[in-house]
Amino acid sequence: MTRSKVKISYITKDSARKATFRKRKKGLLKKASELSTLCGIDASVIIYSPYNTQPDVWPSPTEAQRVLSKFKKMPKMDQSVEMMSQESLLKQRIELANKQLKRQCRDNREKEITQVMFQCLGGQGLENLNMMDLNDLGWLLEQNMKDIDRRIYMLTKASHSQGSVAAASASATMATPEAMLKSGEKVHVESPEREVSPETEQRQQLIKDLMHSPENMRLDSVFSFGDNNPNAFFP
Amino acid sequence: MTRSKVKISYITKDSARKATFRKRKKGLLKKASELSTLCGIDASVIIYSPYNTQPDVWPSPTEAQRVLSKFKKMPKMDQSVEMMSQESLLKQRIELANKQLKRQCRDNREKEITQVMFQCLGGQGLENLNMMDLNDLGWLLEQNMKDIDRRIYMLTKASHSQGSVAAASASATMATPEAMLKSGEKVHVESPEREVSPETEQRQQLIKDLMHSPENMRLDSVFSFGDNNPNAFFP
DNA sequence: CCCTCTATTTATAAGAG
DNA sequence: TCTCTTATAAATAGAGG
Repeated sequence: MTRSKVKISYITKDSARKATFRKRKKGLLKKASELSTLCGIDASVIIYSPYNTQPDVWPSPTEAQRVLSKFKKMPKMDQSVEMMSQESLLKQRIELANKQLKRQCRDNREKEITQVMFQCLGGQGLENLNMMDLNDLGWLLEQNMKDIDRRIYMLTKASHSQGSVAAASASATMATPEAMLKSGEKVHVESPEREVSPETEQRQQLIKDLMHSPENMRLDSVFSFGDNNPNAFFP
Repeated sequence: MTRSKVKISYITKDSARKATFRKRKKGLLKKASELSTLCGIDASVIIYSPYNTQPDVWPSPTEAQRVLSKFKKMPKMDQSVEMMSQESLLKQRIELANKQLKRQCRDNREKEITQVMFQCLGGQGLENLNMMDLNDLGWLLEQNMKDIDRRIYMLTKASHSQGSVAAASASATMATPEAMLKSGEKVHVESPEREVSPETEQRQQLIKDLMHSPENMRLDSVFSFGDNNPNAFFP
């Protein structure tokens, strides 16, 4: 999780596993204690490990026993209670996973369209793109535009002696495919269920027109985007 | 822990407590699951809360039962086992607390001496300082010097067209009392049990000499510090 | 209340000694 | 191997919808 992102899977190397175990056990117990304190609740953590014959028990074996007897009593009424609990827990997990999936799809779509954008910047025409791609691409460009405007604003605000043109080119410099794909900067593409703004409709008409243009139509001529924005990527 | 550092104590406000509970519970279970996966160990977490009639049980009630029965069997041999465990846990905590105290003392000492240093820079003489303070002060100055040298080195390495003098003054600019006290930069003062280097002994002699100098002796003349370092704070 | 969005703090993996 | 340090990832408080 630091120095390098690490995959959560069994650590093969003995020493490393033990080191990680000690660190994370400490972290876990701390978290448990904080949760218990902050929210005034009963909690207990038991950890078995090959490094100790005794399990690690928090906050104390006595307390753990107390909590445990409480636990033992309750689901005893019927195993069905337990099943319910299991089921709802599973449902919860599925829900969470679905949410993560959705977000991942969104991110993927953003990356996809970003790649398309850079292909276009490389000279590829728009002919092979379908309506949805064009639409999303337009949205992405809009977002980038807004981002650049924001940065220009900040830069001009920060130093009046610097021209905004210089600022603009500085921003544009960052927009390499790698930077766009790797940087953590959010561009907020809400791909699937995005609302259709007036500008979007206008753009869709524009796109339709373009798709009937001669084949050598190039992106350059599209970039000023129908409005008179003087901050086009490539003047 | 974020936006503002928060004290670990019971959250009075109901909604905030619940929100925190949900967030942290999620985090805790994630940590537990990661630990279990990474190190291939049995672990179980049970959390009682007023927000659910059922306790939160991880990884599943069945699994928890399994782990628990394992736990129940073991300390039953004698309560003394439990007592031991309690005692050793307590010892561990005390040890940790002592360590933290030591570090805190060290940090405090560093801040203290840093303040003294800036008082001196403000024109206060060295007359009121005892041997230990002078010694630590010398050490601090040495560290700062090294730090500045390091930065000059890095800066001159980074851009050959820039003069090292400019770089030096840039470093010196940072050395306001606030910056020194608040910045996270480590200066590594090992106050109490520091080893005595030859330079230190030399300085101690120097200090002794200074303490017998006329009262209007000022810090300025001490700053080049016995060696011929051309990078004195105030030339 | 519950989500989402960041600024910030905390946890921790990898190095260094 | 253990500890301490440091750079980076992860958790999360507080603010907004």
